[in-house]
Amino acid sequence: MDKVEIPRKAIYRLSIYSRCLRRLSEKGIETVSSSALASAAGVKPAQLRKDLGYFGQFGTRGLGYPVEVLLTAFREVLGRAALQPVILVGAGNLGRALLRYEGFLKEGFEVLAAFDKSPESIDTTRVPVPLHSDDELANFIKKHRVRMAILCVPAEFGQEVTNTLVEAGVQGILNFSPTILQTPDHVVVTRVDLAMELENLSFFIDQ
Amino acid sequence: MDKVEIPRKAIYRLSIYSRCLRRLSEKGIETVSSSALASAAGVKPAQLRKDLGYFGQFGTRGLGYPVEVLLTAFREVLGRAALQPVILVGAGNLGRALLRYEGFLKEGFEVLAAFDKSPESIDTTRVPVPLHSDDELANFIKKHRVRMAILCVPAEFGQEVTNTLVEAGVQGILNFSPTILQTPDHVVVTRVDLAMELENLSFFIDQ
DNA sequence: TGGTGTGAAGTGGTTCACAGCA
DNA sequence: TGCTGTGAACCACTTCACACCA
Repeated sequence: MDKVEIPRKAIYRLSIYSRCLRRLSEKGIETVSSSALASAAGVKPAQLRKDLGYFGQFGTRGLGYPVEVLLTAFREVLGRAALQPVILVGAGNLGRALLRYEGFLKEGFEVLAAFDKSPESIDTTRVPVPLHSDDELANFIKKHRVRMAILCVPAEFGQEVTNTLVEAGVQGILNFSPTILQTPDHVVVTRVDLAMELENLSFFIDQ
Repeated sequence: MDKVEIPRKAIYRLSIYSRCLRRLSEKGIETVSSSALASAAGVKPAQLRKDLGYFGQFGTRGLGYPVEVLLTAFREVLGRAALQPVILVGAGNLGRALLRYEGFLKEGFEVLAAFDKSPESIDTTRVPVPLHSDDELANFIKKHRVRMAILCVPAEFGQEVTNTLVEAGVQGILNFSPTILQTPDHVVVTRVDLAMELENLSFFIDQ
């Protein structure tokens, strides 16, 4: 019955809704209409309703959605997130920054460890996780059953490190290296290319 | 004649192609086929050809595309990027990291200055740009005709700061604050939400 | 022959519009 | 009455398939 494939983008938006709901919940708001939540999330009301429809029926006609019920349902869907151990590879400027970034923690993620080609030459002040050598990567992943990795190595090492990660069992990679990774189908890669985002933005600027 | 609207995604991919081409160029490769370039960029050959088609005819049938010609053409389209002055607002962990990140420079961007609510309390070691108070934001933007900004303030200040930016003339915002910004239509916002990317990835992990 | 350029067909996702229920 | 739930219409982008040309 349930075999309507859920669009990736809908799943992606779930995280946005989730965050908006948390804010509503903090304010003590108990019910929210599709139009209110949609505008907070920056989408159209119909889109929101359709997205929710993929996961069940949560609303009351004429009233709206109960905030807590939605939150619980979303946690069910995205909930495994918090449980996933994550590692970070490449402790350069960007890598170290991400390690220090409280944003991950705030959303319930814990970075277990970081890896670098030459860990001894790295300034680890205020880096709150152990830093190992790349050599230990495969063993660590297998031992701790790591399935997700944040990749911040220079572009030229991206593919090589990725092969190691995938080989050892990683299934999801958040790739900050400015390169396109070749991976098997069962591995999901999300690319975040900061310079490219800027370059792209500039296209839309007048004059 | 030329009034076929170019899809946003096509423009976005231009940056990817551009980077792949630069790498080919460095290797001294002079011509490339659509299938070779496409696979390097992680897209289908037909997609690449269609994308190029939006901007002109660059290829030779039976041969492929001249690398340098494509590069020049792309620079024409995306070229203004390098000339755009950029500022960064919010010098927390993430903000400072981005300031130190060489990736922007490498792609030709120069961050003019950074701003923070309380600049005096911030560790500016190895931050290579002047750090000002938020109070000076509007004046600075107007004076230097800044059109692009990188936003790294905490979520709760995102909208407030954005209003200031837009009011002062900013037209493109790269938003790292985990919040949805309301902006007029002429302002383009690209959101990069690191925790959300992780959360989303975890959805696709087995077991 | 080999690879581009492109109309036409296909696909996935968004938006509409309205039936249905508190 | 007000707002959800959802099939149907729509739209944007992707992929196909083949004419065309060095």
